[in-house]
Amino acid sequence: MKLDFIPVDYDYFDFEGRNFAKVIGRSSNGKRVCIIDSCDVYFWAILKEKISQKEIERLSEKIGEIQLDVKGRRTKVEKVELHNKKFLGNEVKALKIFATNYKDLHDIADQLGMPEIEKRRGYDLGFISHYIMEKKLNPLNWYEINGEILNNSLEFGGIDSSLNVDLCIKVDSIKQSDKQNFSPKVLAFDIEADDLKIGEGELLMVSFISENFKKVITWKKCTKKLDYVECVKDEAELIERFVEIVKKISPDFLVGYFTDGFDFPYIKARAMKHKIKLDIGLDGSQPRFSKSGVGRFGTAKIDGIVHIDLLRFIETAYSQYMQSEVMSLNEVANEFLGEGKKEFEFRHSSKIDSDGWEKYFEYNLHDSVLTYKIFEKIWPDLLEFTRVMQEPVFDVSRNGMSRNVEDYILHNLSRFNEIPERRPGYDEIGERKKREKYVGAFVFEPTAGLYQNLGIFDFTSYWPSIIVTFNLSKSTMLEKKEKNSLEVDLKDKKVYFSKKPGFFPEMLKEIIEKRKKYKKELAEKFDVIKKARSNAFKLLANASYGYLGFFGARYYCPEASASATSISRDFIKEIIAKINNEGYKTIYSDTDSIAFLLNEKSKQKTLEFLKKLNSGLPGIMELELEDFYKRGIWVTTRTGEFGAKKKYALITEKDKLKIRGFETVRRDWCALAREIQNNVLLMILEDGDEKRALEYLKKLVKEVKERKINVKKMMIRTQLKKPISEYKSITPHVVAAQKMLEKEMPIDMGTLIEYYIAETDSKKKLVRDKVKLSDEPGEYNIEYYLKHQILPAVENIMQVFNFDVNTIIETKKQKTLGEF
DNA sequence: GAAGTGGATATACC
DNA sequence: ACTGGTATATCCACTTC
Repeated sequence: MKLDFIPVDYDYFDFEGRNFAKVIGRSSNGKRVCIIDSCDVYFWAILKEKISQKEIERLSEKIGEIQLDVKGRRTKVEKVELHNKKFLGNEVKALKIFATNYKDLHDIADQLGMPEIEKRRGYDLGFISHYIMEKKLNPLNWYEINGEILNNSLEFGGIDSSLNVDLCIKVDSIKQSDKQNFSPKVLAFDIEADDLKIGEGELLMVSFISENFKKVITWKKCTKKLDYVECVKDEAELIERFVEIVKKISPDFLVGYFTDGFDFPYIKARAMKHKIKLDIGLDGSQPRFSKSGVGRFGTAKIDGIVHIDLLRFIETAYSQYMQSEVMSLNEVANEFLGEGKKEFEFRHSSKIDSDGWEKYFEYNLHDSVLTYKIFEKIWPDLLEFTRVMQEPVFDVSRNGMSRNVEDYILHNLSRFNEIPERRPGYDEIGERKKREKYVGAFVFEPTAGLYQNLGIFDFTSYWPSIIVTFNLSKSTMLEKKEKNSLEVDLKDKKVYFSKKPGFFPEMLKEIIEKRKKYKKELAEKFDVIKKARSNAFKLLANASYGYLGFFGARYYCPEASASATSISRDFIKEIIAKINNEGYKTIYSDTDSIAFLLNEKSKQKTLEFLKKLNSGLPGIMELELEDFYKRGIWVTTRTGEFGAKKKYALITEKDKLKIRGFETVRRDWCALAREIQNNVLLMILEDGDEKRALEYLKKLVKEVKERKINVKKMMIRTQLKKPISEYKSITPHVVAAQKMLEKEMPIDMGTLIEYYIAETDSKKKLVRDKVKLSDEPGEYNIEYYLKHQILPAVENIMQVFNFDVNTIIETKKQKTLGEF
């Protein structure tokens, strides 16, 4: 039997003591296929230097005789081989120790306390990762599979008869295929419930969207007006229908939004209450819920069907580039699709009239529609991320960038003949976390002022280009100085790096080259998959520097991180000096970018100068023009003593604004202050003086004093970063959160708390005593908003023109101060 | 009880 | 705990006189 196959979901099982991979995917004619395969399981014992051949033979024999009785399983070492390998770039002799079951590797490794053995590695990868590395059956790529159909055979304990697939195949051989296209079957869903606390209310309805399929199932209230609404008897029947529909559609991907944290835990809790089995897995199993880490939400994994929680992937892959300040379905849908959620005013189901129910059904269905559409939009990225990281899409969609970097490294090690480094243990992580911060990037202190005609240069992929050019990594760091090695002087010690290219910088170099290649091809002809691939490589490169300094990294090397920042400071300062020497004037610089005054020099000349600068840069380091700007403004800090860093605004000749750091771009300031500041900046940068901005400001201050501003514009939004009880300092947003708790509103860490500062009786002095929730009636506190929102937002901007904004704010107290 | 200061907290920049 | 360091700013908590 031969067929084209694309692996989608990976799992494994034990049969007669051995591990078997059970991979679910599709054939080219759209059939649901399961393949069963096995691979060698082994780990490495790295030998100490200067061990004689005879000693190795004796050791191998001894290891080969190891037998264990663990976890109710008798196991033994099956085979031992000697290999020439590399570990952290060094040539080593290592024993490849084969076992029957992957789960035994750790226990066997524990038996290897022999003095000839230096290190034990490669037993902590997880069977699926190990299988993918061994057999190169990469997720979401097409293969030609040769094998034997299991037709209700008793092999593997009759696994195929209990699996709801079209075909089950025992693999003989795997060959790469050229096929590219894959359109998965997708089912999006969303639930509504009365109480937002998990499992504490009733499930009211569930909506589904798939290709040519839409449905809302409900039991509270029935309607004949909407043809997609299906009515059932009660909540128990609703859950049973949910199970039936997932089984009937049997999608490759079951997609939701925040479904790891809300929908699945909710359905599980309600199903348990009614004693209903959520047997939606292809093998008839219920979703497996795993808790991952403290405070973080767990995951819901379904056998054979990949559950995707869009929120998770969006947070890692997109959030840093998104405009939206919150990652709710509404905001994300607006940004991705230009379309938000349907309007619906929530109330308890007992208080909804029949019109209300119809609106509720539409609302619920539309959430699934948005979820489905967002999935379609991000699918190319998810596909390419998975192909690049070579881990199952379930994991890739949930992993953070550090994990992605590590997966990429692990799956590419074999090309370098490298044995994988181990994951740090609990104690080691503890030690690493105690490490003092190393010195980071250089930030130039600007002089406050309004400037004309600026240019900005910046380094392309600064960190990756430094790591590659100077060969920085754990494996290239030397014990001591060697001939031709690079010496970096860190604050408390000197470190050295070999010139011999290491696998980490080499991989990074490949990543950058691939990114460049796809980007170039994209410029010639747009292609959504290439765009996604280019993006995956870009994010991977950007995260690689942070990975080196991350305490959880296998290839953790803070010395390499510190060296990268040290080198970065040297280069940026050198370029600043060269720019100034050429007759330009540096105004500002942060990490990898430099803003300078053109000083009557032409753009043409500036670009030629850039070329000259580039010719002096080593390796793959490259400086490019970010843009030219008509005007730019830098302000002082609030104390007025220094030019403020990380806060500036620029405008191009085409009047395009670029604002950084100002309150305008901070979500924890009220909309009014942000709007005023934004307009003031725009007017000043457009005109080159403050006159128009000043008139505008006076007008707005008057409106605030006359209470003409809608209280909606006064809302301050601040995120809860930890459980309320853990706050040592009771700030306004904590008070607001406490008020929400009293009202039984669901709050969690991560919730964005919305409140305003209201007029209250004058005895209370602290800001937090004047906090009111967004829906609480009250009047905004004029003095607070003038003095603590508007004034700070514009004070330092106007100071550039020697204008004191206090003179137009003029609250009672300010007057007495103003007399000085 | 006003004034000053350090710590806790949130968010942005790169 | 789930990439890194640098920086600003607010408001509370506490000390001091």
